Amino acid sequence: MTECSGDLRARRRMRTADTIRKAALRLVVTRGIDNVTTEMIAHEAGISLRTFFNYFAFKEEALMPPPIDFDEGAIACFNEGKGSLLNDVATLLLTQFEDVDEDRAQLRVLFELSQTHPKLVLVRDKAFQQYEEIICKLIAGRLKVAPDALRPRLMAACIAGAIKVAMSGWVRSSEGTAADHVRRALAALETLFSEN
Amino acid sequence: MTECSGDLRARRRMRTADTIRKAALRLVVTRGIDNVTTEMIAHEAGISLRTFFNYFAFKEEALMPPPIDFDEGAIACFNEGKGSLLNDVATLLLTQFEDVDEDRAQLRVLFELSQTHPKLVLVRDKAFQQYEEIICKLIAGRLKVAPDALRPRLMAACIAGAIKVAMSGWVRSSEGTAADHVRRALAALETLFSEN
DNA sequence: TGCAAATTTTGCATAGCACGCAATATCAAC
DNA sequence: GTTGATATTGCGTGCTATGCAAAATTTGCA
Repeated sequence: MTECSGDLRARRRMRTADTIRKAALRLVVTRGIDNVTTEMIAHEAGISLRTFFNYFAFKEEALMPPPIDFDEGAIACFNEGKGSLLNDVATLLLTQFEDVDEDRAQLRVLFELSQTHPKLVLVRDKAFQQYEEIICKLIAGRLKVAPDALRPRLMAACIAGAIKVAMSGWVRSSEGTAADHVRRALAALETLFSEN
Repeated sequence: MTECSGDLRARRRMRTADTIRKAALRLVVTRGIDNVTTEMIAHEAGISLRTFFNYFAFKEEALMPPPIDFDEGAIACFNEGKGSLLNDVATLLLTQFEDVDEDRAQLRVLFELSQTHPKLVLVRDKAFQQYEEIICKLIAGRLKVAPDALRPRLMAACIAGAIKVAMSGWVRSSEGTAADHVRRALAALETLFSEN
């Protein structure tokens, strides 16, 4: 087994997972979440019900955004540290929110569902939790400290929280891009607690 | 129907909910979460299975901490604003973590479960989400701005995140009280992003 | 006390979730 | 092509969670 094989299979897995995600989102958006069963999702994605659970631990997980992966160069650039840490984090993260606005309709639906449907609130927060862990490791790497040290953890918690607040405000307000909201929220962190 | 009746029934409801919570926690701690069904919890609490779902929307919700309520005087005191906002928030919130250490064993179990069991991660984060909303309203009240303004939202997100980090570190480290960890984390927020 | 209304509890039925297991199919490498 | 590894699938099963209506309990009031 060469290294190529595992890579091929990994790709295939990701492609299938993405197919399922799209199918789930499509059904939920059109029919409403209460009228969508895992069986429907599986059928829509062209797989068996059983296979669905090979990819996702539970139904709602198919509605979570897929794990993010940054550009290698961007991470290296971030680790060198050109400006203030907060600025550099913002620069790195904002690349993720540039093209969000195309899917604004779907994202808005998801966030709105999150506010009414209890289980989706849980799912949304779990997604941000994973996001927080990634940010924590990035910051720890740049500060050259352990990932479970207090500072990187606190910073990551605040940054992830700010992004959540920003996205939440974005889907409500409808003015400005997602990136705008995130940028503003992150900028506000710097003097949040030090100015009064 | 006097106002007393609703009060009585509300009390009774809270008492029953608490009974269920204790039963659920007891069973989960002793038998492990995978070996506990809602039927067992209901039986342990002396109610029917159907009644369980009159109190909790889903099984894991019975493992969440009950909604907090602050002392009226403490809130009034907080709204007057004697020191810095961060300090006063810390003072107000820390009253909630004074007596946590008795239940350290149970809390530790819950947090450990949260790290292995996917669904409990969701539940834990939902609890913190509710916590965040309460904090947000408190801060908005003190700042005399709308609860969905950016500043109180960001502050609440950071504070709730810091508390989550602190509790997480506390159950790991085993040294110092929970209040100590929370106090340290909140204090660190002030200069988190402004000093480099 | 006793009656009537409101509320809560409960049993029953049911659709859907989620997983273990074993058989089958698919794929990569030699 | 054969072989070993991985993925998919069907089947069976126990549990979750909800609607509905009957029964029990609680409350206010006469």
